[in-house]
Amino acid sequence: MRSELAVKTRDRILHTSLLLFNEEGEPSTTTVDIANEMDISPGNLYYHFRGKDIIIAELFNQFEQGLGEILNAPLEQPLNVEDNWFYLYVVFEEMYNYRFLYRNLSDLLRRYPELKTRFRRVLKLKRAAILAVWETLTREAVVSAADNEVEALVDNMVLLLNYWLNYDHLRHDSRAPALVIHQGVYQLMVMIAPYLGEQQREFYEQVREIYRTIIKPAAESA
Amino acid sequence: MRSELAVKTRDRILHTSLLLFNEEGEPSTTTVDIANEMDISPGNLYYHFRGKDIIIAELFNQFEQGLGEILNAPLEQPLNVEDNWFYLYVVFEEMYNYRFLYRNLSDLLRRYPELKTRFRRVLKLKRAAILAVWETLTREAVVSAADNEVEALVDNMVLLLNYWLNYDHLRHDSRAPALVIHQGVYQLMVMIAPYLGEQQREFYEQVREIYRTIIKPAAESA
DNA sequence: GTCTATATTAAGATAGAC
DNA sequence: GTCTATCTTAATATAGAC
Repeated sequence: MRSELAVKTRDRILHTSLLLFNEEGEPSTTTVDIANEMDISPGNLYYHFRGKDIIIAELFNQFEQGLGEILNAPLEQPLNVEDNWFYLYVVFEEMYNYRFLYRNLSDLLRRYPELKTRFRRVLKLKRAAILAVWETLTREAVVSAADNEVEALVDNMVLLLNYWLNYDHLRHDSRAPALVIHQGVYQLMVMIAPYLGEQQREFYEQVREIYRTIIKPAAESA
Repeated sequence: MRSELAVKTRDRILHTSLLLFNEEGEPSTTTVDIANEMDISPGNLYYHFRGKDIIIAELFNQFEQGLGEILNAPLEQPLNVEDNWFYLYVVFEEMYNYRFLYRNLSDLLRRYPELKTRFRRVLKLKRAAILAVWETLTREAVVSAADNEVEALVDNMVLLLNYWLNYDHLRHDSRAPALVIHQGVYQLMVMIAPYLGEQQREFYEQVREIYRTIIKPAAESA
């Protein structure tokens, strides 16, 4: 029922907000900043969204749905063994697109408490997805670990997944996204490596070398 | 030259600020909050510190010096092998005391850019300390890893060290400090475990069981 | 050193014309 | 649907009395 232009401005606001939140940080991006960036008036922005909180809620919806679908995939249908590294890349990528959510998470969840439960649900889903990946690899005899090791190992992987982008940003500010993400996958790979069987190990050494080559040039200047 | 009372109020402000920053978050703690908590007037607070930024700068000085000394220890003098887990506990503990710094780090460093370089220096020091620990363990033949694995492994340990407290807080809000820290050490232990030699492994399985017992009760209700 | 009272600022938000 | 102008609020900060 809305006119085409109406829909467009609304979407442009979301798009621009996401851009600025990711680049400049959400706390320091004001509604006026967003309006300025788009060359519209603050009043216009408030016509489409009754406040900054509504914009954030809407962006969180997108994040929750997008990442939710990705994380559910290995729960509904185990991945092929050879797809696992690529899968982790995809997960990182989706997180990267909404990286502002992670940057000042504690304060974000305090200011928008309704997001807390939902963010935790996403975290649990991450854990379930990682565990599913691990179990697939175990079933296919790619990896093996004692039962009582798995829980803590998966926690370490989830923590890495959750904070890798923050860690990289803390050290290097903004590096090329593909580089950051590749190295994130690489770090996960290193975490798994000791659990690989002898046969698998050789194959993964090769994959790892490829990753290292991709990462090397920039990592040197760290 | 200052009267005794003068010193006291100044210190009380720092102490109360640290308390509130850690409990309520730094961004949501105002100068008025701090003054109220202490039953002094905001004007009085501003007599001692020209602004909130000065309070934060001073707290950061304390953090930098305290943690700096701890992190330098294994660089100046290798630790005894059996002291390493305890050492990691001490590092976590000092970070815990200034945990507000980590909670919304990105925004903190944007608002106080002069802290950025210094925070990164602390991070590098963490890395150097972890590497030193690793090298001691290697020298004593407690662990062994291929040379090309060590860099990435140490990165994973540093990331865990840096974000464990955030991760735990995200999942469980405020648990008992000793529990949180013990589990942090445990997670580091799990990360190292695959690199332990057969002889070492048995001893560390025992240590690990003790840690698991400490952590268990609360971890169940996760 | 400490208080009360008040000024300043910046972000969030609304009203009403077009 | 968009603009300009204005209001509100909360946090930071200062002035001046005691």
